[in-house]
Amino acid sequence: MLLSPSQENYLKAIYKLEAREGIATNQALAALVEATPASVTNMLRKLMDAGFVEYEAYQGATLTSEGRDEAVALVRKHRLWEVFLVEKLQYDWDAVHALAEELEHIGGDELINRLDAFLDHPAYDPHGDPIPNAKGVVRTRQHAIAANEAKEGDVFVVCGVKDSSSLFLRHLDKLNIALGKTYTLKECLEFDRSAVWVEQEGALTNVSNEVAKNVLIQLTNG
Amino acid sequence: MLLSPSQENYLKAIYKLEAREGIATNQALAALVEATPASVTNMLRKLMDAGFVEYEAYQGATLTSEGRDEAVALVRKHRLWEVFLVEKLQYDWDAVHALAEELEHIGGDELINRLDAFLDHPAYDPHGDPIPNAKGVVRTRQHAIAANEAKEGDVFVVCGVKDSSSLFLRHLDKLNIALGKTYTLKECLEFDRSAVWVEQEGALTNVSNEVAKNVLIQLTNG
DNA sequence: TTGTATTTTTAGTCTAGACTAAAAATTTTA
DNA sequence: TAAAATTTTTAGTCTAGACTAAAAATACAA
Repeated sequence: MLLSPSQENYLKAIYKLEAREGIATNQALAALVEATPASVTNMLRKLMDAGFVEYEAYQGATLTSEGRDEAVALVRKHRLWEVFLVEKLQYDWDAVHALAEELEHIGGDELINRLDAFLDHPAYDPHGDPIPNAKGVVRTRQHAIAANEAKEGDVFVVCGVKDSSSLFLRHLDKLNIALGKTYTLKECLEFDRSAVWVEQEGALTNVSNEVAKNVLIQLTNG
Repeated sequence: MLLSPSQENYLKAIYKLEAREGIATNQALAALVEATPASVTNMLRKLMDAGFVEYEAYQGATLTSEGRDEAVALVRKHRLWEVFLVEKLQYDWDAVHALAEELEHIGGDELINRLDAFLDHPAYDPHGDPIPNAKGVVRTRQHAIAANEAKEGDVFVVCGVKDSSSLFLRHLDKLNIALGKTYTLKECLEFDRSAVWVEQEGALTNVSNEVAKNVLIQLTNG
């Protein structure tokens, strides 16, 4: 069974929603794939007939194991292409999503496994999200917490983001926050729950609670 | 004006036929894009309305300058992706066409110019075909002749192929003929017009006339 | 629990890009 | 140059994937 780009996008969306909410409602899907609920109903039926989706009218959809395999393969392709675009073509991390969204529909396992090897089997994409391996295994990030849960004095490495919108990523650029960098939480300000982070070089950054909630960190408390 | 992948394929096909025959007939186009003549008529009218094609019923089609620009950009994309697939992902030269055919529809100038830079602005693709530059200028290969025009004693470098079918390319592999290699024409056999080529290392290759006609060479007669 | 609001589905439409079969135009051959 | 063969176009159909509007089902609130 060969899937169209549109069908692939639906599978990815269901996968995402299932991870977030346990089930993919028609409405949420419509929002994610940018289509009307009527179009979603239509497509869900096709994907169910093709064996990728479990679906009962009015009850939302979940993936079958075939569906999940397809979705994970797509996530893998998407994230590997993002690595390629950032590492090899020097794109900014906020500018690669749309292109990867196109590239992920190209070719099959052969191409993506070669790309994987060329990139040296990266474990994470430019936003810190883990890249499923060729067998479809996603090793989830260990010990990652949202930065707003850190306490004064904590030392941590930024390892991911919850929001990968261009707007948010460019905001992080402005704050000099980047993946892999180490900070110490100097001070939490009670008034607006913003925080002051100190870089290793000593530079200070003021981080709002809204930003901190969307930054993932690993404590290194040393 | 944004073109669909299908429309892009038609423009490329017209470009190719125009170069070969001066004009693209309906039938030839149908063969190249693998559609029926009726579908071609249909599409030609659309491309004409969009300003990419000049077309009069029953008279065949040619590209407008916009059409040519699009086609050349596509050729550029196709050939750069082929270089990427062979040089970076280690694909064999006979296995890249179909993938490049998909990749060439992705993204815009930004992506392809970055890819070009990443690949170090290659002048030729893996089959020896010249890569148009970012401005759409195709520098045509100088002094290339078909190998069957070489005379006994001629020394030459293989620089391209006329037939880039997988079948032919794999045949060249078997004969140990590759781009960039130098040979001396030791002997022409009158009976079947086949020839004996000597490699620099001394190995002999027997090349049929049919093969020689499809191999492009540059004489270096030193 | 009954009425209201929300969500989902049904029914019917639209577009791009294919297709077939038949008609018309062009080209070739006698 | 007229007849036959070929090529191209017209006319109508089909599918995927979107859409809108209305109907049906479900969820929420009084």
